[in-house]
Formats: sequence, C-alpha cells, structure tokens
Amino acid sequence: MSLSTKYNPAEVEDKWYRYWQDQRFFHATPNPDKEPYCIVIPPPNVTGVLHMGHMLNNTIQDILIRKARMEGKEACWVPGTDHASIATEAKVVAMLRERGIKKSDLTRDEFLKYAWEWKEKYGGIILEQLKKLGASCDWDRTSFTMDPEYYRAVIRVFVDLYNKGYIYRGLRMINWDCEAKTALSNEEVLYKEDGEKSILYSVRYQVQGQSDQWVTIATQRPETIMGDVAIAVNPTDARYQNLIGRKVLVPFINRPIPVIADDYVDKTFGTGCLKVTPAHDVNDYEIGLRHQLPVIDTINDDGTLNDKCEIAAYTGKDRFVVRKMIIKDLREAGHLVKEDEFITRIGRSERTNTVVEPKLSLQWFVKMKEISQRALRAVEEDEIHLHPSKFKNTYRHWMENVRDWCISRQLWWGHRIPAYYYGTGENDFVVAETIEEAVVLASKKSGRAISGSQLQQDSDVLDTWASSWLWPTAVFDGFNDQYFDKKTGKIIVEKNKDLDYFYPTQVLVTAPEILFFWVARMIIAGYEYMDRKPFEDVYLTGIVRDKLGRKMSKSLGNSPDPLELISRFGADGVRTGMLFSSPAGNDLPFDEKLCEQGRNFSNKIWNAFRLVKGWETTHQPAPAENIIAADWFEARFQQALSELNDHFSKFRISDALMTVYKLVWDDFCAWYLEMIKPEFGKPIDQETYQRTVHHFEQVLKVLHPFMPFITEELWQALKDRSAKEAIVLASWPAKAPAQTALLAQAALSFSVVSEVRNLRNAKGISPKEPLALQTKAGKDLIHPSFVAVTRKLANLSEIRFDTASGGQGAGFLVGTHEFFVPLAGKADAAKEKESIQKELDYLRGFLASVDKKLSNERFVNSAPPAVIDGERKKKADAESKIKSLEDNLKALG
RNA sequence: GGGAUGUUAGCUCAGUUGGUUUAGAGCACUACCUCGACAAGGUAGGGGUCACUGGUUCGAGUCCAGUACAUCCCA
Repeated sequence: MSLSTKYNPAEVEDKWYRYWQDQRFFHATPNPDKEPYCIVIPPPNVTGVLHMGHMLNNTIQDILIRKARMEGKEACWVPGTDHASIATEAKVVAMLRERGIKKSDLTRDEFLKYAWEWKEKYGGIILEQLKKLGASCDWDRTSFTMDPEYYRAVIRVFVDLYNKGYIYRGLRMINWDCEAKTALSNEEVLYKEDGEKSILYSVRYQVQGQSDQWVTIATQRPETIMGDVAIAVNPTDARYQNLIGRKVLVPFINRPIPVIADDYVDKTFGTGCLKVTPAHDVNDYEIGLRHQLPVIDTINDDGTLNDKCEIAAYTGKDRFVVRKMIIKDLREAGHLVKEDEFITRIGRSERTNTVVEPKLSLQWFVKMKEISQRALRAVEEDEIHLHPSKFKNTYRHWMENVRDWCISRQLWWGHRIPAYYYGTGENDFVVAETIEEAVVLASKKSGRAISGSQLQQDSDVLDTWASSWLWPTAVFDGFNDQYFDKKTGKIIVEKNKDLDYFYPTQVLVTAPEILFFWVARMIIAGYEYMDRKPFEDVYLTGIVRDKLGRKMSKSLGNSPDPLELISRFGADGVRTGMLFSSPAGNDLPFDEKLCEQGRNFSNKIWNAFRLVKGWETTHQPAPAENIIAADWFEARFQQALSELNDHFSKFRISDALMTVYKLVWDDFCAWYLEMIKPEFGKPIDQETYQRTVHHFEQVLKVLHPFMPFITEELWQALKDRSAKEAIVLASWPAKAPAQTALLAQAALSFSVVSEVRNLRNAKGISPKEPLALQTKAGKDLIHPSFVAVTRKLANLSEIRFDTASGGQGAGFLVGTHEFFVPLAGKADAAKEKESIQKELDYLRGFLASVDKKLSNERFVNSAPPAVIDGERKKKADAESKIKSLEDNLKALG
C-alpha cells in the first residue's frame, strides 16, 4: 500500500468517534473493582456555540478523563447544558420578533412553549460540536438544568433553604436592567476597562429661607434630583459646618431637604456636597438607612420617570431624555453652575448593554455568610486544591466579604420561584414544592381555608446559577425523593449508587471568571447537601486572547471558528495547538501557528508510522546496535513517562504535552528510528521490528489523551485488533526502574554524533563522506554496541581509541574527553586555531570564576562539602580541558 | 481607593527547599541540505547584565525592602 506523505485527519476522525460511541467506551457505571474518576462538565449555555474558550477547557477535561480511563479507572465525564435564563429568553424573544410575535401578547405558558421549541432546535448544537473535538463524554448521562428531575431539585433546594432560614425576601438595592426588565447579579454588570466619558454637573440648591445663600452639589445624574432627600457633607469639612442641620430646596419642586453629615462623602470630589437619592444609588441608599431618610423612587421599571418626580413634563419620559431636558431647564433657571467632563465607571448589563439602574426592589436572597463558612475553610485548609494556587487568595477574599445573593430574576424562562401569595401583605405567602402543599401551608398560616385558585405563584424565576450550583449532585439525581431526606435537608449518599461511587468528583476544569459565580457556590452546596466537597481539585484555565491581547468574543469578531480550525488542522492538531502555550491560569495568546504546529506534529507521527509500516522483516539475528537502541529507547521512554506522570499529578498539562512532544519527535523519530533504520530497500530483523512496534504502541498510548484520533488510527493500523482492543481502553504504560547507566552511555554517544555533524557543517563536509574518529580515551569510554551506533549515526569509518591527536584535522571535546578527526588536505589550521582559542578563552574565564570561589576562605569554611567538592571538580575538569586544548594549539604550530 | 499576582531569549513559558560547569524549552530566526518516513522535513548554529535600585548571604533568577510597569479581583 502506498500512503500519502501527509496525514489527512478529515478521513479518520468521524470514523473513530462513531466507533467509540458504538462500542460505548465512554459509558461509565459504578464498578467496585475500579477506582472512580469523574468530571462534570461546566455546562455551556444552551444558546452557545463552541468558542475557543470551550475548546481549551474541554480539551483539558478530555485529556484528564482519557488518561484516567487508560489507567484502568472508571472514567465518567458528565456532559450537559444550562438553561441560561437571560440569554435564552433574549434569543426566544428575537425568534418571536422575526415571526412577528410580541412577548407581551403571549401568556407565560405560550411563551415557554416557544422557548422549548427553540431549545429543542438549537440547544444541542454545542454538544455535537464537542464530539468533533473528540470529547469522550458519557452522553447517556447528558443533563440539562431544566430537565424535569433537575427542575424539581432546584425547587426542592429553594424550599429547603427557605425552611432552614437561608432564603428571605427583602427590599434591596439591586442592579436593574431596564431593557430586559430584570434584576441582575453584581457579576452580570460589566464595566468598560477604561471607564466611560461622562459629565459632572454642578447644581446649586437654595438654602431654605435664605434667598441669597446656595449650596452647590456635583452629580452625574441630574435627572434624579427630584428623588433627593438630603444633601450630605463630610463632618470634618470646615466649609460646610454652618450648613449641617439646615434645609435646602430641591430645584423646581422646592421640597425642603436636610443637610446631613456623613463620613462617606469625599471632600475632594466635586464640591464636597453630595446629593442623597436613596432610591437610585447604592451608596445613597446606605446613607439613607444610616440617617433614616425617606426613599422617593422616581424611575419606572422601563427606565422612564414616574409621577413621583412631580414634574409633568418629565413624567413618562426616559431617564436619558429627561437628563437632557433637565440640564436645559437647570441652565435656564440659573441653577447649573458648571459642567466638567470626567471619566467614570458606568455599569452596563452583560446581556443588553443598557446602563444598569440601581433600583430598590422586592427580591429573593440567599444569606451567604453562615452557609459559606464550610466552603471557605475547605479551600483554606487544602481540602480542595485550586490550580494555580494563587486563586486561593482571591477565593478567600471573596468568601470573607461575601454578600447576600439575589437569586430572583424577572423572567419566564427558568425555575419559577415556589412562593405562593394568598394576600397582599408583605408576609402573606408560603413556600412549598407543590401547590397542594402550598394550600395546606397557606391555610395554616392564614388561619382560614385557602384553595389552590386563591394562591398566586411568584412570577419570577431563579438566577441560572441557583440551578447550576447543584450540578455535581443534581446530574446524579441526588435530590430525588428516594435520596433526599426532607427532615435533615441532606442527601443520603449511600442510597444513591452513582453519588456514592462518583462523588466527590475528581477535578473541575473551568475559567477563573466564574470562580465565584459558580465554583464557590458549588462548594457551598456540596457541603450543605452532601456534607462533602464536590471535587478534589479545581483547574482554572486561562482566557483565550487574540494577538492584541483582547479577549476573544463574538462581539469583537476576533475569534476564529473552532470547527473551521478543526477542518484545517485536524482535531488533534487544534487540541495540541491550544495546549502548547497554556499553563494553568495563564492566558493563552492564541495564534493559528500553534494549530499549525499541532498539525505538523500529527504529520511527523504519521510519517514515522509510514517508515515502520514500510519495512520488510528478516529472520537474521538483531545486530548489536539495534539491540542497544531498543534497550535505550525503553530506558528513555521510562524516563519520559515518570516526567509525564509528575506533570499530570501537578496539572501541568502543557508541560506534559511538551514532554510527549519531545519524546516522539526527538527521541523516537530523530534518534531511535535513525539508529535502527536499515539501508534503503533492505529488510529489518524480526526482533527489532517487534520491539519497534511495541515502542510505537507505548508512544501512541502516552500520546492518546492529547491526540485521540491519530493515535487510534495508527494503533489500529499497526496491528490487527479485535473490536474491544481500542487504544481508548489500552492500559497506561507501567513504570519500570530507571536505567541511568544506559542513558548516560547514549548521551555520550549522541554528543559525539552531534559534534561530528557540527564539524561537518563547519567545514562543509557532506554527511555522505565517511570520516575517521580518534580519541585519547581508552576503549571502555564507549560501550562496543554504542560504538556501532555512533559510527552509523555520524557516518564514521572507524573510531580509534588510545590514539593521540596530531597532524591536520579538527578536534572537539565531549566532557573532558578529547576527540580528533584527521582531515588531510581539508583542515584550515588558522581557522582551527581560532576556534580552539575561542574555547580556551571561555574556559579560562570559567576557571577564574571557580578559582575565585575556592580561594575565598569564607566560602570554603561555610559552604556544604558537596558544593565545595563540586567546585573542585569543575576546577579539575576545566584545567584538564585547558591543558588538552593548549596541547592541540601547540601541535598546530 | 483597597487587595492579589506577575516582570527570565523576538514570542509563549520552565527554573522545585538559595549552590552540577557565567540560565533552559518550544516556536520564531540564520546557515547548509531534495540524503528513498516526513520541506507540514533534516543537520547545525546564533540569541538573555533574569524589570530597576538597594539589602541579607561565602554564594541571589531564586530570600527581603523599595521603585517602575503590567494584569486580575473587589469597591
């Protein structure tokens, strides 16, 4: 058969993925004879399509899970998606708009029908894309945060936390998205990196009863002045001492408001006078609480002003329209003193990009302080390891300052809050898993008979993270009736086979940006419901950036299409490309060249295969150099294997890949195959061939987690295999004792080879022309088998030991051993002298630095003996080298 | 404003408790090479005052302090 010189991934990838799936290699079930190894996928949004971040993240997970599978563990990678309430609702609204349907014309149930229709159609795309990448997920376990069981779990947890006193409903300042008409968590509010240009308006308020006395405040938001309830100054501000306790009049509406003193006010900012508008600013709200000020909410949910603003012309107009109007009005009335441009941070909604309106609203919250204590300790005390460990600090800081979590969202798509209202009073509600239970509770609480139709369920849904924080438990159905004890509010782990076996999972691989959104909360939920951590290790990947250092995003359009990359470079090429440059926690400056390097690597492996596959075998006995070559590779493989295992144990995946890369390219291809390669057209001995196939298999095994497709293809092509003998299930190579003497011998031989090649390069001698090599060293310097290897690789006609150098030629040193190649008629004595002189200069400089150390009494007295011995050896070596170089120089005349 | 982390070759990064030859890798770069696995390749080579300043030490890329710059998190 003749094979192309180029590896063609497109021809093989789909074939093997299908084969793996048909054989159900990725399906995992509890197996007491095996050690469990479980990863739950960070569920991508159902709205998502594969982006570079997913590629990196899921490649790492796949590598870990495939290695575990080969190590004989029961490897279970649970895939799934989350329902992404805001993002999905936005998509559905857009879909409806295209069909000419307005959300407001639909009932909740009608809308949800459309939402499910959208989900069924587009929700699975990203999971299909993961298959292209080679992700070895247990697809039978695919989970979705809105699956019926999962939905029940989320509701059950809400009820449980409410009953435990962790969930409350309260009036709080929240981030309001006026376009999506929903509350946002702090994490969903984004700020532009360099801030945004804004104008600081200085506005004067008249002091009550003093027609000629004014107080000038500074504000960015003049449209909110009708909601002002006070003017605050710093208590230590000498300028305003006489005003504290007096009243000033709000412009236009002339409502008197007090001047108060509060530490919050920054004397140096603006005029040092702050208008206090508790309904529309978080800090003002806090000040209002401290001084028992009223709250005047002048802005509607949609961002327009309401009649509380008392000015008819502004009522019903958008806040930004009103801002323009009021500036004009203030200016005309002579109230506007100054306008200064300045840069400030403006919060915008992650989803709609509208300016977030701080708003007082009745929302549901989780009390975080107490429930998160255990989770804080878990990371603090290394029960859970974060990689890289620098995130421990970030985690601690967040957890120690954790704030209550607003979990309600004013949307339809999501888990509907199981609170049922039976009256209009603030406490006229009950929380229950079903309406039937709610009826019982409501009747009891109200003291009268209440029927289901008299109950009104809360119209809001839960924050998506309030469902995904249960992920490691809920994907195994842990909250089902059979396993969940309502009395204790705990999952009875032993009853659930999957949880009992797979939980805690081994590692969570995710982006640092969701450390708090999700990771911390999963840890909290894990301890709350399982009394155990959800995972042993958390591997935080970097952010994939473009060449300019910008985060890759759809809106910037700077992200390559991952599937297109796969079609160009192969999934294996892209996987390795992503990993060549991504140590844990470091950002990955993506460059297509990395994928090209990955593709080239595939090709290198492919061609090594072509070489081996092309050999005919013979029953001749193996020559000495082949035996030693195969022995050496075995030793070298072992050395690389222990390095590799060490990197894996520290989650240094990038380094692990590099170890394999060099093993394959340098050791296997460049050294080993060249050592045993027969002359063109000649056969290879059977024994060496068998050992080479074995070595190849070993190499493919350690490559497989990184490059699943090409390794399966070659594994199957190297030998006939039964259906179950896939590399996916092949055993990870076993450890063997290190063969240091053999490796040292090879290293010496390789150095000689490199020096001879270098010499050829420098003198322009063709590799085809045989050279003779002489050395003063005795025969025992190089093992006879390695003499043969050295001769073959360096194309030497002979190696003569115990021979003094002399005559025309060129020399080199390997360690302290002197070598010489006679080159009658070809050597340039002057050039040779020059190069010897250069090396002498270096060695003398080196010797001087060693001598300096050794002649320092304090060094000799206080350094450990081993270090001093080391220095003495350096000195002796250098002196010996210098002597032989000097001799050579003399010999050249 | 508060906190964290980092700064080593053109780029991306290693460098374990201070001491094995005046710093390593991959990519990129340079020279030579179509030699029957591979030009998506081979062989060889060049390239760094380890951000700066001071300190501790017999000895500092490694420890300490300060400065500069960068990144991230929180306000």
